[in-house]
Amino acid sequence: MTADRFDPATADLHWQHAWAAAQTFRADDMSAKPHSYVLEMFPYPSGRIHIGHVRNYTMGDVLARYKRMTGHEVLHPMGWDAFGMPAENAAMEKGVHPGGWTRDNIANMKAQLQRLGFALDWSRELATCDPSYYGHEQALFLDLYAAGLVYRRESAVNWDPVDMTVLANEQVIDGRGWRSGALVEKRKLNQWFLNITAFADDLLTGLGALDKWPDKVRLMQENWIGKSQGLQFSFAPVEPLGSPIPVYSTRPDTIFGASFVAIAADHPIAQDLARTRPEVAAFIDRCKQGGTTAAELETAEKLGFDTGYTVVHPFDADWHLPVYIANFVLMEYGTGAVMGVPGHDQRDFEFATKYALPIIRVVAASAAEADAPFAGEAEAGDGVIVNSRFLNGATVKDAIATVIARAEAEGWGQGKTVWRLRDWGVSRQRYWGTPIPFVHCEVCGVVPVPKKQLPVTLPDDVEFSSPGNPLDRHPTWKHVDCPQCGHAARRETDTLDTFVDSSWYFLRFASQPADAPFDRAMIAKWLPVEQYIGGIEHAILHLLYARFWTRALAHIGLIDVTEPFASLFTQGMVTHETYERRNPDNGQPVYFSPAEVDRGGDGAVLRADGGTVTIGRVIKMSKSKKNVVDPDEIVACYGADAIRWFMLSDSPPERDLPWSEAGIEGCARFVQRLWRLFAQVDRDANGEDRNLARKAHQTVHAVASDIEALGFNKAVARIYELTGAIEKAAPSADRSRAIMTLLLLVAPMMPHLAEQVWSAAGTGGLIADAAWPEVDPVLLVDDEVTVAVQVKGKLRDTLTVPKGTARDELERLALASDKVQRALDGAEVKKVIVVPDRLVNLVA
RNA sequence: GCGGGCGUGGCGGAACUGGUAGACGCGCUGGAUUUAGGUUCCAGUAUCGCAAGAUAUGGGGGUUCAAGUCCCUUCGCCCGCACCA
Repeated sequence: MTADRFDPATADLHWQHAWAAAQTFRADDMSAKPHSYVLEMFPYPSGRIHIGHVRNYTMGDVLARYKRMTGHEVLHPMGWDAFGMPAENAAMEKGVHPGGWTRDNIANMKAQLQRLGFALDWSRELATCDPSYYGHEQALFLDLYAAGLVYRRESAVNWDPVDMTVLANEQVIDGRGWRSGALVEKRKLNQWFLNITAFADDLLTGLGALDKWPDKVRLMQENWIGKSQGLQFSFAPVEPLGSPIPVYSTRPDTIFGASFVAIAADHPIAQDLARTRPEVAAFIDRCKQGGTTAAELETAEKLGFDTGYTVVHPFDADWHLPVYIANFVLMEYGTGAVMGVPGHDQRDFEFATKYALPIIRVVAASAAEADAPFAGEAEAGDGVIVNSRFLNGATVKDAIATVIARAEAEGWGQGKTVWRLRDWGVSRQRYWGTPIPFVHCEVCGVVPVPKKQLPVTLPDDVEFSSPGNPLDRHPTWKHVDCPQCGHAARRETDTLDTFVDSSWYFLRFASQPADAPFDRAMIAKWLPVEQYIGGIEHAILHLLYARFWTRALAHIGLIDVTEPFASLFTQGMVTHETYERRNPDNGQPVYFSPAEVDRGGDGAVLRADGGTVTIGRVIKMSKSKKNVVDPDEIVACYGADAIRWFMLSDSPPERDLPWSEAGIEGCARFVQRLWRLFAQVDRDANGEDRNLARKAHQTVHAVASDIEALGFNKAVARIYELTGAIEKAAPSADRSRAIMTLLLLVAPMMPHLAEQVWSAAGTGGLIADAAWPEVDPVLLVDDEVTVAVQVKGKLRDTLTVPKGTARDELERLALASDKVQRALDGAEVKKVIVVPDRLVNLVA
């Protein structure tokens, strides 16, 4: 170790090759050590790793390496979520094949990940676009079909006119496609569905056991599943309305407050009316206009159309209620019709106000306030039932039960649970996805492809010159014989939603038999994933689907685990300040990239012309704002260990991390500072340094618990502290030991530097295989403590005393302090609070 | 509207069950080394004050010997969901 500078350019590559040659990070299924499965969400192979990946994978890497050091057999795999639209877009724009484009991207990104020194088991690498992966997915799909969890029906679907494909409800955001941003249209198509609603209750109750998931994510899933309980019942028709109107209400206790019935514009009764009455058709059209974004809905006016029909109140044959078509009633939820209770539902209140319908109070703060007026809005809260005949005086909760019981006894309604969750439509009219393994036969109908004929592979010879599904246009691919009767038939040309691919990849990582999707015994060994790390943007889509698949596969008896991810961590984004100038002509901002700007301590200057640029907000890195940095350039300039260290420093991992040039330079300096310190190990040094030894052991203990809690920023701070303490300490045997301890502490974070020092020290082997330092419990405890001395709660002095000093001794020492006497100023001490080893508070 | 989160120095952030607020990093200031820049090292850096000291965790109030931490209230920002009956 003679060089005065650590040279990442040579060391990084050297050690990356050494790990690969030694297969250091290959997980051994048969190991007797406790198993630990650390997983980060696998990337889409877009072509380049971005800094967000670096942050995500560095966190997982530190945990994986730490787990190895603490005696675990670690599975830390990586793969590629390789199907999807961008590959087809590239094919259309550049004339390249989606497969070739994807595989080139994978090769690039794999090399980038390797340059960062991640401790990954590359022997288990998989890409979802390989037949060796998606063939097994087809088999699992057939298994779910056999179990009745896959079905096909015609349904109104969300059609993305830009991507020319169907989207799941989860993929429609504010009425627009999640990827294309195009306004989504409704179309009727024959679609494949996964019966996720069969697991709605399981998925909901299962959340309760996921105590190592963020509350936020559990809550989002809970809301998405959307369980509600209430009464479904029918309003009997009054002539000439021929049919009863079923409605669903979560507040049957307010049934005597009903003053109208509202049906959706798509409701069969409304549609019926529209056929004979043009003004109804016109009103329905009007309802369909208007946006679906949050802001538009918030301000949208309640619109109603009085059908002239009436229905009978279930508790009073003489009480008739008008039937309106209303724009705020959704056909997709409940029965597409509601009982309007203006007093206790804000939408009904606005509607009733507009159309001068009665607003009846049926819930009040107390029985005495039965006729209290409304303050311009509905009262949805709790209270006591009033103006409701036999329900008067009951609580809301009891009244709900009473009404449901009577409806069931009298046979006009029943208690019902309604879910917001819909079945998962998985058909996509795209080429670059997993072919759905079915054949359409005119004689036999829909026939599954026999398992021995799997995989159904994609044809290579496809063309993308026109929009739509290339599989459907292919001259030969779809023409097959029916597997059942042998007659000419047509292959299914839809492919699976790519979220299916990512719903079971974590199982395939655990074992990769050629003839089966996975090995049940290996799943039992590795799953559930001990720590899953990824972005919050997958809180619903991916994480709900993966939970569903795992449950469904357990349900049909293929695996024994029901929840795939024991602990989930959602990391924050990497952000960067923006650099901008106003265009003098149009006032629009012009952005400059960090590479074009010299950033001083308090300003920024454009290199090109030396003029100043405005430093804008610190926001998520995005190409349009030009505030992006390329991880590859950072690695080339500062080395992998510096960027890894940056990713772990300062910001708590769940929060956003602001990138800065000064910050990465500081990290690179710290790498060198450690290098110099590590050169100071002196094996011949003598003498004790009890305080330093204590500090080292305390740091080992603290860093371990910080890493286990994913509090990397705190672990980093501890390591800085120990570094400073060692630097200041005089040479001693303890100091040399402390340096070696520090080396082991930084090994998971700066693995290249650590290996370089480890090999130079002649310790033998790789530090990646070394054990985490042992902690001596005796040294964790200080033998001296600093005790605060307060007068009336204000700090006046501190005392350094042996740990465990008696209360009266502390009191005596406190009173002996000059500063305390000055603060007391002769006043009599009335009360003394002593917290041993912490403080003395004198109350005058 | 519903649900959740967050407000601490110039910046990112520490602070265990209420017990010395500002650890650690960045930045900045001064000094040493260097021809200079960079590097490295030393000292300093919440605010006001010469000092003693006082004031400080978005604002206001409360509980307590003691509050960033608990309670009430208010303001601001961020995220998710949504005419879900």
